[in-house]
Amino acid sequence: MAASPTQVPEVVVLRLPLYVRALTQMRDDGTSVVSSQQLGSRLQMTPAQIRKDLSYFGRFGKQGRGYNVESLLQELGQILGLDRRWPACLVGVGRLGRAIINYPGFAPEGFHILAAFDSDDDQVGDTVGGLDVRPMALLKDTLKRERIAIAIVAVPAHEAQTVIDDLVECDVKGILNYAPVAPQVPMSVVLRNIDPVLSLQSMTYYLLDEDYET
Amino acid sequence: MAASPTQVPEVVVLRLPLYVRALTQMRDDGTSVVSSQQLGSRLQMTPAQIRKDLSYFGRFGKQGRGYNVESLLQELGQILGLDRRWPACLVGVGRLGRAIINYPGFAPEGFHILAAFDSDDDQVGDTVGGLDVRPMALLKDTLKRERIAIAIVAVPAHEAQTVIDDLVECDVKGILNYAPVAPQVPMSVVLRNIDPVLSLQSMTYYLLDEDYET
DNA sequence: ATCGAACCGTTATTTCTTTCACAAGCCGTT
DNA sequence: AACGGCTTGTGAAAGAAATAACGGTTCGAT
Repeated sequence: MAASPTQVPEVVVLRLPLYVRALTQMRDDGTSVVSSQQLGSRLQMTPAQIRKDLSYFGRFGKQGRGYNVESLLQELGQILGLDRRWPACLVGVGRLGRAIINYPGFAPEGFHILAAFDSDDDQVGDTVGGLDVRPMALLKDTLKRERIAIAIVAVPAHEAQTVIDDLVECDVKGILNYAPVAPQVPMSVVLRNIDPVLSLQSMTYYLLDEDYET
Repeated sequence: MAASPTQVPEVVVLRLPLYVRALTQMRDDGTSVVSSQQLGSRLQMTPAQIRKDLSYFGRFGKQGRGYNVESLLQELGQILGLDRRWPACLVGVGRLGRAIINYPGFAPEGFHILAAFDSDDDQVGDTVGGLDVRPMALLKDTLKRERIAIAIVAVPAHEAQTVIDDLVECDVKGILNYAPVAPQVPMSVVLRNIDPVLSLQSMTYYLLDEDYET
């Protein structure tokens, strides 16, 4: 069993998917063994950090050799739960929600959107990306029946907190939030925000030196 | 003038837009003064952290009183460069690119997509969201003419590094990358990645304890 | 006026992360 | 079977970030 979550720093967990990415690509390129050195230069990080990160979970490398790409991939996948299917639901089928539901990048990684909800009754009943849009009232039932623990939120900012409260109430364990707000969730729920505007707004700080002002 | 960028920790800069968000909402709610305490509870962080973050840039508060929402907003906007217009371009007008170009959240914050490019000649010449899609060959000219320093990348993973190299070559200073890769850029270029799959993959680690396995 | 509650800015302290450095182990070669 | 070049895993050290603590100021109430 993996080390107990509380003693692995969150920053480390956040980096594991990066390793999985790089390793997957290396495997596809035909690489069978990789050193922390090589992986590090690929990801722009120090070999020491990679070794330390991995050491939280076990001893996967071989001295003098490096890591076996295939088996390290498998280990990391298992640690992160990527060897499972993860049923998910989408709340909010506006423009953004529709783009998300049609995004082909989730399914290959095991994340399957099995249900879509909207609080706007005009949307309910429509079919979006092969899913019929359900009213929020059916949330609890559907999540239970489909064993959905992950919700993707793509509603307008002013509805986000309410929707998220509903989701928490329905025992959702993880929320991927696209609304431009910083929602409150109990500690037992994992929240990840996707917010391109915030990214741009911190970027511009570093762009001010340049002479691009009007 | 604001403190020189190199001596402000990046984590601090990354948090400033969060403050801007919360303050904007508070202003819209009619709040005129706010304490680090209140702001902190709104954003789930300690008052000390907020005071410390702000102190990197100046003394904006009043003892015994708190911060004036309006003027702190203005200060932070200036520090981050949010009081400017930021012309940007989009590369890649596939499904994701089209969703981005039609996303109404950028413009109100000052980020204006003024040009769209695609390396696929079949797309070139189309009109997407009011912009005609240009060939990559016109990149340099267009960026110069429109004074564009920011590029949004929405191309397939395997094209991303090439496209980003081109952008860097054309003196782009900031890149918002939606492709699921960790691109290499020179230190002088600011890179931000938007990657919902990575977010989900680190989320599942914390979801494994729950009994949601098949 | 004076008092007391509230709050900032900053220094000191603690906690968290990253990097360093090295013993121990592997592998191919001689 | 011994050697030399590599590379891991890990404690120790260094560095960065978050929190605590407190002097000093503000403001409303008495």
